[in-house]
Amino acid sequence: MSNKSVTLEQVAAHAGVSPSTVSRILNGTAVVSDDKKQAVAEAIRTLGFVPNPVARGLAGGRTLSIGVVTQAIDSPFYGAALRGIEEQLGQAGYSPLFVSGHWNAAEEARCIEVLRSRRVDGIIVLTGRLSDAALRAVSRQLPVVVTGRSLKAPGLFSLNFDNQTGARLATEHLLSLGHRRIAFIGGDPLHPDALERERGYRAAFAAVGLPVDESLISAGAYHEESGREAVERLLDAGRRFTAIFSANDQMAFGAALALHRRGLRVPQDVSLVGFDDLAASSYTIPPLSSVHQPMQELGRLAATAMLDLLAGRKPGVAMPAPQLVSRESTAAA
Amino acid sequence: MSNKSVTLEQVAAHAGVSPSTVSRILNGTAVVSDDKKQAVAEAIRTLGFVPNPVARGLAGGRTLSIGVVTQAIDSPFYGAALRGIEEQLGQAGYSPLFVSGHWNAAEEARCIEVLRSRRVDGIIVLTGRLSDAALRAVSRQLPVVVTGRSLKAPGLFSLNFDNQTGARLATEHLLSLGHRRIAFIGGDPLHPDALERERGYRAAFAAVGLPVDESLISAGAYHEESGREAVERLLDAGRRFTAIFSANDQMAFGAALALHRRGLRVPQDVSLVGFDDLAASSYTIPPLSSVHQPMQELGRLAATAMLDLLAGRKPGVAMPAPQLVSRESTAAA
DNA sequence: TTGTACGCGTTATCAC
DNA sequence: GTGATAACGCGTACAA
Repeated sequence: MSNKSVTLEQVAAHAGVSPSTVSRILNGTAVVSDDKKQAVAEAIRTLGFVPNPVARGLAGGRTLSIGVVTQAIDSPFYGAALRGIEEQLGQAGYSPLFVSGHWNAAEEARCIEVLRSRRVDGIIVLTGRLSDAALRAVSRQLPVVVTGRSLKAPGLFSLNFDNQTGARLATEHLLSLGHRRIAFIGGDPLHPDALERERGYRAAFAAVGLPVDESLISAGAYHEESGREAVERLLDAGRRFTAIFSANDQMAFGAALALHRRGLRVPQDVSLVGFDDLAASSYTIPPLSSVHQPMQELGRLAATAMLDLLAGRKPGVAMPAPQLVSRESTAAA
Repeated sequence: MSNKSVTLEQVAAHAGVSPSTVSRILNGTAVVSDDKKQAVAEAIRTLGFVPNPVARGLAGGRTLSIGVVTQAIDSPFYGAALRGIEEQLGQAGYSPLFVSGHWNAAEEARCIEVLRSRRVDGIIVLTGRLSDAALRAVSRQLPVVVTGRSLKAPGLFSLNFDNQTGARLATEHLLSLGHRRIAFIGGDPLHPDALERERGYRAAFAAVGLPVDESLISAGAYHEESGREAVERLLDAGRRFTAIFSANDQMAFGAALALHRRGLRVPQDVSLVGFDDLAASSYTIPPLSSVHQPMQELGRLAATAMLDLLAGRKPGVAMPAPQLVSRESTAAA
């Protein structure tokens, strides 16, 4: 643990070459003779040289850091994605810089300003409320990878999950168990994916030629409390249903609690399916059936795409298809 | 959204002063005449100048960023603390740089190297496995705030939660409900707090003159699966108990699932108390009684302490006392 | 293939 | 009070 850090210049002196040569070797900017390469490599080793990213940022305009706009740093949903990003970027020597937009377009815009002022090399946006236009504008100056949308633009790559198919899978699962009166707890309508999930729910009914009972659709806001309220509203209105498909797991947790409070058992009285397959969902009582959304993988893919963008390559990653994980919260009608 | 960023030099030109004066005004480094102050302020406004943290870092040795060593970026436990840190630092113009040590001393050491190479102004360590000596060494070069320990050193501030009292509260709660055969699921013994929580459990028994039944103590590792296994081990060994105190909520979730699988109801057959009071604990079935650990507050306090340290002030923050949150997982024996 | 010289945007150290 | 000037550590034209 040396106190004063070794500089590239010292390495150059030690190796008997010029600083630029060291720089070139470090960045692979040009072909360098093998013997000098050796000498520099050794100098780096013996001196314990570590490049200074700050200086690098000033000089080369690259900071080896990637801004990541998430919605809340403690979100159980995005958390896994952050982990995937961190993992993948770390391997390439990049550091993520996490900022939280709190589902607020203005705040997200501020976040992006902060990231730009910190000279990040690129920005990964996890869903968010920013307009597509705003995102495109950013992508004109920095590589951008965005999840939860399908956008096309130069310097911008988007990675979207097939929410509709996922929701359809969940609903079909319930249908195939013999359920017909299936309530739907919707997500925050400001999220495009919430709408897609509702479409999937409807599509499943349409596919078997059954009508959707609109009175069984209850709006939520993607958090636990809203799931609880949605179920209470349904119950208070005297709606009858044998199953619930919740647009995300967090609302499903709230829904389960509401059912429990009213003396309804899962899955004996009501089957329950969520969406996202959070880590916690394996340990609820009963363990929750859910549409698996591979968030950590998503994070890795987003990071990989960013690395591709940075290297001038065309990202070739794609999202895995939705999959239903059947646990113990669903049973035959 | 200007493309090319305005520099301090341009501001100086616009205001008709020297760059140094602008810098002085920005940093309050020296007294500047009011008229120049006005002129510079206006130039900054009209030009939309934003200081470049990267250049600042190179020149002044300050990057306005604070390294935060957490254990996993998606940990439901540390997540809230990260949020508190982000909040508090943001208000002061600092950005947190999160890195994950994954409960591994070597990895944490690497994290700290990364943070130092990125020239963070200070480091906040959330618990972790680093030795006290290593932490002290770091604090000789950078301000350090560490949680989950009680260390004293110049340039180092520690913020510890009273785990023993918390655990004692939980156990006393069970005792006061008439429970006598109270199983204890321990935490990862590599965490000092795990030991403290066990001591609290024992202290509660000692206080009422009751012996602890060692066969009711089952080791866990702080994650859900280990809680499940711990309970299964107890049950398989034929141990009888009417309550469980789990050293954290995550293990309590696992424990609840194990009980459920064996047909044991919470709280009718077995009362259950956790520790940490995770956000999710309000929505388990039944909602979990737990010792509230104010993680977000902890994060805010740690950040505040860091800002104090940075400003040369002696941090004056202190942790709130433990509090038991009684929900529906506990009932009279 | 390699070295020289300069610039990146800001702060610190001097003089004035 | 204020303004030159020199760093900070590295990347990169440009020259050789």
